[in-house]
Amino acid sequence: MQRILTIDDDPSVTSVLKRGLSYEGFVVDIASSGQEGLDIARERYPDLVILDVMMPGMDGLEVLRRLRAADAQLPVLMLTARDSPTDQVAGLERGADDYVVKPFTFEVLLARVRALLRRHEAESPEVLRFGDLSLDTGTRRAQRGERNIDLTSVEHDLLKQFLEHPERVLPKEFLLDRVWSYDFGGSTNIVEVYVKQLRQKLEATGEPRLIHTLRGAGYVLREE
Amino acid sequence: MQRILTIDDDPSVTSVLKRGLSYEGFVVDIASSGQEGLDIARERYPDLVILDVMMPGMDGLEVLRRLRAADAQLPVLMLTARDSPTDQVAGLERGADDYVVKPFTFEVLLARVRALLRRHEAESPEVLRFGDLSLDTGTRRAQRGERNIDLTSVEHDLLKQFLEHPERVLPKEFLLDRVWSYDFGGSTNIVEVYVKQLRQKLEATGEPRLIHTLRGAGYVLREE
DNA sequence: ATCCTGCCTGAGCTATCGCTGAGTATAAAC
DNA sequence: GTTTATACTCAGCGATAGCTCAGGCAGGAT
Repeated sequence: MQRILTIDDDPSVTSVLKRGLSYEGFVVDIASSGQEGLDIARERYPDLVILDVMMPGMDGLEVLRRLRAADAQLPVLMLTARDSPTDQVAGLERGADDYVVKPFTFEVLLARVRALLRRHEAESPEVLRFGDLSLDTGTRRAQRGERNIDLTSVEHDLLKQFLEHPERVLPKEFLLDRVWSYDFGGSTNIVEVYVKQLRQKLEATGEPRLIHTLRGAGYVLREE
Repeated sequence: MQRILTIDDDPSVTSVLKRGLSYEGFVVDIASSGQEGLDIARERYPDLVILDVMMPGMDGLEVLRRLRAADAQLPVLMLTARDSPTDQVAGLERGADDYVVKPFTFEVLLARVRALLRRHEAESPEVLRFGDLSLDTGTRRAQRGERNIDLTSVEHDLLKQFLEHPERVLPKEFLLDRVWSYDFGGSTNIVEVYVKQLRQKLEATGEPRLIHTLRGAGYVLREE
């Protein structure tokens, strides 16, 4: 389940995107200004951003710059109302991965979105690392030092979240949202249960703890 | 819980704001003149100020200037009765972050307030510093020199107050108000207890004291 | 059909945190 | 130097966040 953030001040655009992309199985967040977009991006970690160039207040190119400052890998698809090549070039040069000229058909946009995500998928590393811990997302096998660790799929997904956000506080709700689905009914106890299991596997031969509890806040992946 | 100070000589405006914003969960202070506004701001450190341009006595622009002199970061939302662009421009140029033209609907005002606070939030740094002390507000971990210090959430909130107001005298009532809620029943002893704990953690390996007692006045964060 | 593995739930347990209250120390005032 | 107000300290208690365990259920393998 992949997350897309759309940033556009025009509600007629965002509502279409929201409906269409949701129908295609994406989780869609809406921001109606550049600032709001940055805020949402910071706490939701979308897999892809659709960004309008022309907006009142902070303009698209500035938003793009800041998004990239936070995460250089994040795929960004620019929407440009003017088909003036200068703009498109400016956007692409500043780091947009692709652009679509308004007005566009949803089909075209969807194709670009899929292409970008595929490309990003292909480019993103199979193996995540932190300290002496590594996780091969292809084979779902983790390694602590030289020791191999088999993970179940939930364990894998959970550990992947930690490795994708090292040194960051991940609230239980965040993990629940990511690893289980966003409408998961149960309590956060399940997170605790799986964190315990993960710790057990990661520390089976007495290695130091990597997943730490921050009471009242969540968990963090960090050394010592 | 965020604090808003509204400065306006018109009671019909302030009463609406007070009621509406309180309902939205903000703590609202009211000042009916520029001078009173400055006084309250100095001792309450609001998170945002709503400021009328047209007031008898000290006018809004002057108040703005003085507010900014004390805290250049403080978000200020101007209320202007005339929609004359000159005024708005003058206000914004002198440092107001946004303005709303009277008459306004509460909805619009609320949206602006939220936007400003979010923006300010996003801009405020994750890591606060003072001397050899730093505090990561994300992970709630402090550092004294190279030494890491884990803090509980109350300890963190308390230390954050000191780091946000360095070299300033913070009365116990102020800290009580900020760290515990404004309607906290107990005595100020709790502040003493937590100051002690903080000192213990911050000076565990013999570092010089940073939080000093000013008998009868409060505590200060300062070196020496 | 049965066994096994993995996912999830619920209940009880534990440790930590936040707070209180009483007693002690210290500084200021007289 | 004594008194008084203010601040500090410490032990302990209650609440609760987080941990742990046992068990039920479902789906796939044997």
